Amino acid sequence: MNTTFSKSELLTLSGWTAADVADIINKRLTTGLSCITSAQYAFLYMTIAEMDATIYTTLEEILRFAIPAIRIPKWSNVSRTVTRNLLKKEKITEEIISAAGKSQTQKFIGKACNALGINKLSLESPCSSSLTNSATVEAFHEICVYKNKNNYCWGVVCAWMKKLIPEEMQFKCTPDKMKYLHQKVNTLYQCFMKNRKTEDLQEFKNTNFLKFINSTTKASRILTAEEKQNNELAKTCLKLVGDQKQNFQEINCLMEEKAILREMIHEQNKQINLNEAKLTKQKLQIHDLKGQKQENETLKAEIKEKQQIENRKQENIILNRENKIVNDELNSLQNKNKKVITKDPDSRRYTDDLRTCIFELQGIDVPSNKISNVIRSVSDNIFHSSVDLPCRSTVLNICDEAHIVAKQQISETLANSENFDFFSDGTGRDGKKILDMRIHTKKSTLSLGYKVIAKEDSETVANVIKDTLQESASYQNVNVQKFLLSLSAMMSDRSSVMKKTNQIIDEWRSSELSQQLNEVENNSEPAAVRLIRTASEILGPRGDEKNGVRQQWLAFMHDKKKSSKIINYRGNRFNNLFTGAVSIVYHQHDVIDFLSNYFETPNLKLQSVLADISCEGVMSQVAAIAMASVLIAEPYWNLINSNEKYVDLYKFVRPLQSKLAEWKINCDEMFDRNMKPLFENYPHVTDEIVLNAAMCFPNVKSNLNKICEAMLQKLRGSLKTT
DNA sequence: CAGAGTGAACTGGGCGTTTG
DNA sequence: CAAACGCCCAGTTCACTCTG
Repeated sequence: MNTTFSKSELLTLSGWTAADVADIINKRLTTGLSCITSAQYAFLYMTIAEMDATIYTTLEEILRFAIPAIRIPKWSNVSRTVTRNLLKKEKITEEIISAAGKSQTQKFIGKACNALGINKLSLESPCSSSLTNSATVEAFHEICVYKNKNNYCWGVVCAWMKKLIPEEMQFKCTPDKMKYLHQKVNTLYQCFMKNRKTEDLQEFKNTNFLKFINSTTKASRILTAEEKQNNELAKTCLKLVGDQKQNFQEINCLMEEKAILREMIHEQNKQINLNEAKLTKQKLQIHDLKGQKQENETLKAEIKEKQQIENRKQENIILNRENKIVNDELNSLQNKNKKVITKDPDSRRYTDDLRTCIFELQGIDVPSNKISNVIRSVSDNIFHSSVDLPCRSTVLNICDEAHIVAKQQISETLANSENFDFFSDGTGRDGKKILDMRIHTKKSTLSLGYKVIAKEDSETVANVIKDTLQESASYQNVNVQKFLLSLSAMMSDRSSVMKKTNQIIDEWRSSELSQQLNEVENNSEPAAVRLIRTASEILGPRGDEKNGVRQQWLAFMHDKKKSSKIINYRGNRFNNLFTGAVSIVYHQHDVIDFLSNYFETPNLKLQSVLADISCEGVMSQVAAIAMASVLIAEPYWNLINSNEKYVDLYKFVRPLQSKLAEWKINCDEMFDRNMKPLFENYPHVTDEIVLNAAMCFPNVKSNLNKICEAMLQKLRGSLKTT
């Protein structure tokens, strides 16, 4: 710290011993301190700074314990004060010397209070009238301490003061003024409490504030008996003079009334004369008017007619208005009845539409506490309809659901994407470190949300990424290895950390995947599946560009005047296997001919396909799959793509289940050309080529039994999960 | 009993005001 | 312009009640 005071100097200035400080820090004080000087404050701060402890919280805690009567400000404010005091050399010198009482003595308020006859008064009834004439510094200080002890706000103190101080003092009593006075008085009072010196108070008395305090505390002088008598006499004299004055006033009033009455009589006489003159004039006018009356009557008739028309017009306008009002009321009533349903009447659960609305509002940063208000305002003013809306906490619950839905969406996206990139970005807010994660697939970019992390080192970041991927995998009930296989790139702006992070993730990835590779070795791809895949790759559309022979195959087929049924096997979709099997059965002889006669040096993949397709055992498996495709998979596919409702699916699934159970033991029925369709309205097409192939290869039936059993197992699994 | 609603207690940041 | 502080707001948590 940049200060001219060493720790030992501060200790001297503070007036504490090392033992005192130890007692304070270790909370061994038996009685609380009443105040603390800047020197003590600075010394305490420096001592704690040397300790292995959080400075602000510890300092705050110690101060709270040591000085229970004083309210300790927030640690951030403490830090500001300390920084200011310790960094500004001149100021601390002045303050500490002043606090230590070396050269300046004018601020000792306690002495001032005593000299002015200020006494400490009970504050148990702060609004009692006995305080009216003694708003002293000390009392004010006590009020403030009382305020802080009881957690009153300055508004309350302000109200007390308004009652305490006589109105004529014209004291501007605002909470802010109170605060300011309290700070000033508190500082001075604490200095006095610390030093207890009795020097000259003249300078302090000359301050404006003291003058004000002085004026509030003038004691009333005790009067002598003679003075009292004189006062009483003076009072009776004043009373007599007052009475007389009143009599005079009454007489004056009467005289004024008399004058006014005379004036009035005079005025009235004048008026009578004027009225007579007017009467004669009016008689003449009446004569003239009688002549006019005739004319007027004819005019009146005309006017009356016009008026009637006008009246009707007015009536019309009024009726129109009333009509409009009634219409409006009708509309509003209709709208009132047009209540938007937001709750499921059976379960009282808010509807999914409302939930979606809340999700979206939260997504565009509407505060959760305001969402219901926003919806209500829109529905009232735009759609004029009433709506039942959830309260704050329910909205929060629904927002939680949104988070779960979001996580589910992400894990689904990850599970369904062939590859994805992982982005992370570190940022900080409110002193916390936050890791923001996103995934980027071919189709979209999704946020995985924020995670608060303690430190941004490679290990933590790697762990967070691991946890996030594992959590996502758990939502889909799949192994995280599946995600790791699709993870194609990781990016971040924290390149220094990411290098190591990437290394950790790579290690993890390879260890996880090696396990999976081992599993693959033990559980390698069946020959039939391999044949269907590789044949489709070399002969089918969008297959293997390097080793494939698609163009030659098409030319070969063109020569034979046939069309190729080999499918596009990409995407690993399961139905590829079935349709692929049918196409292999169709083209078995063509493929053997093509591969064995048209290539001088066939590559390994072509050799592999040729070997597989020439093998009876492999082909018997393929034929079994083709049978399953024609009789089960294709009709089921047609069913799925139809307009059948999801809830009606059970009607088809049940018979499928019983048939599979039957066929897993005996599948003779599948070879019957007149077999009843598996799904009503979705008949299979009896395929002679497939059927013949299935009948000529050995072991097709036992293979079909196995396929049916596997299908049944899958079906049972799906029924359990749904 | 689950879902919805209510309100108190608490945290922590933003903002405005006063003071030196 | 910094320090200090109060007020307000958003958000969180928890205990409890209501209702179908």
